[in-house]
Amino acid sequence: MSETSSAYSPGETEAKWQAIWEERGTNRFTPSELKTAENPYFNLMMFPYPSAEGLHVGNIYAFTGADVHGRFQRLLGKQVFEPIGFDAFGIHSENFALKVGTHPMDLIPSNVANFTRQLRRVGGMFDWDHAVDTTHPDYYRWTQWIFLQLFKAGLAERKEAPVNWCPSCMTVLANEQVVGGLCERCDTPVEQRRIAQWFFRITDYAERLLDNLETLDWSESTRKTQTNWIGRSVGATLRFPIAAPGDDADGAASSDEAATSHIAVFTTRPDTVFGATYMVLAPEHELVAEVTTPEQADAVNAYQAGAAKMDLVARQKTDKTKTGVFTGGYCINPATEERVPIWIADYVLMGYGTGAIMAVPGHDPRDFEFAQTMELPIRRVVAAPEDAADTPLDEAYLGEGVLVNSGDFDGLGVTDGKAAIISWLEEHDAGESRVTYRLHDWCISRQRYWGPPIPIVHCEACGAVPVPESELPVLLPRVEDFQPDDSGVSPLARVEEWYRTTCPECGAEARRETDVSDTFLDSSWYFLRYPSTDRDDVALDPEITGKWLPVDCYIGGNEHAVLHLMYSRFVTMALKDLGHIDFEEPYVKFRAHGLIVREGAKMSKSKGNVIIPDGIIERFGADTFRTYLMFLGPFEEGGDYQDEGIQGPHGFLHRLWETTINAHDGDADAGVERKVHQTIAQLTEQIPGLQYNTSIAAMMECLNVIRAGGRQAARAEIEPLVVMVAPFAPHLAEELWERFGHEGSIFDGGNWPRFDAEKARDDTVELAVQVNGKVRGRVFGPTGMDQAAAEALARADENVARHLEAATEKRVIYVPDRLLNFVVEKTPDA
RNA sequence: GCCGGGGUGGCGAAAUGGUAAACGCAGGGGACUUAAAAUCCCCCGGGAGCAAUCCCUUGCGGGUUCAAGUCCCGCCCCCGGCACCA
Repeated sequence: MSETSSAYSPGETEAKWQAIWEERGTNRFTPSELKTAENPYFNLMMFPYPSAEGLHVGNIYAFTGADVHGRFQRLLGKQVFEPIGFDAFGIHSENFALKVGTHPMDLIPSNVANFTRQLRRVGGMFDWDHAVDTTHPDYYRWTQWIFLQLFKAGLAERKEAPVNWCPSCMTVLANEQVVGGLCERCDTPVEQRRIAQWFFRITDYAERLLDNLETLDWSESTRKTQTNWIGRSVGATLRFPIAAPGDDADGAASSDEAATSHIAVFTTRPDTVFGATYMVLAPEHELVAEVTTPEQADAVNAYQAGAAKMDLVARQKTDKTKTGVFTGGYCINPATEERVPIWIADYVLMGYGTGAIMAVPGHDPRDFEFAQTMELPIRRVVAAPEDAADTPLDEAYLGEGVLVNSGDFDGLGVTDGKAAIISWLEEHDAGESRVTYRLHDWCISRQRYWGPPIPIVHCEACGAVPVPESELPVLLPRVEDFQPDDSGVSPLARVEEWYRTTCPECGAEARRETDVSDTFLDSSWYFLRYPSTDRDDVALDPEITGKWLPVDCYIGGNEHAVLHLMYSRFVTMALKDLGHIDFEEPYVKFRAHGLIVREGAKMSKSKGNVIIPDGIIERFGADTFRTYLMFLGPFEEGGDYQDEGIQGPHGFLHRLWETTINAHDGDADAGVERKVHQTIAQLTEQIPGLQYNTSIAAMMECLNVIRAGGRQAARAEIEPLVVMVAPFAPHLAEELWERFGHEGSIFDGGNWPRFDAEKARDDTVELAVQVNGKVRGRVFGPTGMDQAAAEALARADENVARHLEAATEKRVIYVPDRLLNFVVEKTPDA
């Protein structure tokens, strides 16, 4: 077939095709091609953080799975844009740079170069002309621009707020970066500090972020994770007037003047308000001082000090005994008009709802436990059918029932009671229905060096003034001492010549914002930038953005199910509202890949069982490595990397090569062709569903049929298989395609084989014959037999006949082309 | 505690309610070879049997069905996420 070498040499073939792709620009789009593409498909994968260690198997697994998807779409005839980039700002890089004593501005370019080399070697279909590096001023100029757009829209605000402070990293962390009270990066207990920070008002979008989830083609688990994170709770806000000192239980009439201040609480159970026998404020609550009586002041202060000192891990332990102190103050339950005592306790969190609760010990387990400990009254206000209004409670009752001890509302069910009590509260101006979210605003300030400076100038007269867009980027200066300190401000605050500036509005002396922004801001919009990297005058080319976005398919790790995916959805929505883009959801389809373990154990540097991809690629080639990674388990579930397992795909690709090289030009065998078309059908359906492992198994099976008994393949039999293997083994497929005599890349021109149902149809089927559900024989017959014909064949089977003897037939179940089941009753031996 | 995802040969795994274990790894046997490698062929869940064949087997216990790995009910275990969220 060809006069060139006939032995398969992956190294040579792969080097050859990587060079050709590069030279011909096979995978790159020119600006005009981006504008004119007729069938655009944006295939996105999560861009890597370019570590010094280089690509790890997890990266390659994710990228290969996404690349297979992109190459398949391209074989279907689509123009597939598959960009890649580097997420290189952030604490991760900075800490590493500090550790090895190299400046990140020197470190990152060499890491990026190494990643680039490895990514090319793996054979991804990347458009290198549109790569991004978040640390490059050409990129972060526009990250700063995004900040300014949100600022102008009122979605960025600076406020002093309690923030999570990591004393080890010496920076503020977003709530999402605190895991179980520990810094997710270094596992140090996180402290609470009050610092002025920049926040994005993501909570304004909570409802939309939640509602849109239903419209997305995302996996169920990712949507659930986001739903839980947003944490929508429906309930009511209630106001409990603070009782003036000396008010007594029936002093409601005189409470008018005292009612100037009140405690607001949020509850999901307004129906239980008659059971609210005490109040609890979070220790940090601003009203604590107001309600505390002089006699209780010492105890309250001591408790507050203790709570402030306690780290979040200790505080959030749910199994510790509840603690708290009485403030000496009272407020009025608006439903019962009773005076109820006000306590402070650390089981009430400042960060949720209003930081205060009405305690209903009868119907909330935490309040019940607290009431028992403190000997506070417990009152039943919901009764199950078997309970009376005065049946004592030995634990909080959470179930359905009717309201009792609730005045005019007695007898209502829980659901009706909620509605009725909310109306009553609204009429009396004591509360209203309310929805609360667990989601917090996104704190984007970082008191570190390695990030984009937040483009704001602080002026004494004008306040926080945005840097004019024409002056972007605000360049991150190269400073040699970027060690963070405990001052609560960025190392940039030590660089006077940098932060001293003039106010863009009044020209007075002013000071630059010295915090940098969160890395998650860099990655919240990178996919928007990819197709517009040819433009240096705008962030987004409107025409190209309109054509290519939103992203058709996004593949990445589920560890980003909340942070990155939530933030990028928010930024996209905000940009839409500002008129910059015309869609509000960035990713039409998202799929999370699974995790790779090795020989049943998690890979880790400390265990020394990390797979080094370079060595494997050198030995087996990228095509074999890719195919094996996709074969070893379901892509969305991950799998176990067994070192010897690569032999399977290795042998498969070698046999495919040999079979193709030695194919003849004669007619295809009908039986073999049938198998080929059945394989086409299966792959055409399974590859878009990311069922790569079974797709590869099907191709192996098909090749086994083609080669059965050592027969020589016809070119017409093997050629479709060469195309189908192309997404997995692109270099091998290109080479064989060329040797078939085709011009150009196999990936151009929509070469995916067409399925022919006629050729795929079996004319003979094997039918399982059961007697009472147990297989007693197998018979062969023509496809589509009627039941009579099938029964005749079955009864002729010796073993089947034997089982039907001495039995009374009750009925026969026939599933055409699959099985025949005789249901019989054994005749008793007589 | 709540929400996801799992539990099938020695191992990775496959199976629209319809022949459990496809495909592959490892293992065993054989062919070729001076030998090895490579390649090719055969066997490969457990038990009984010379064999035909029969019995058992998808974490455990029930149920629905002619038929259950698959559906329903009740449990156990593993992995991931959330968790004093009022």
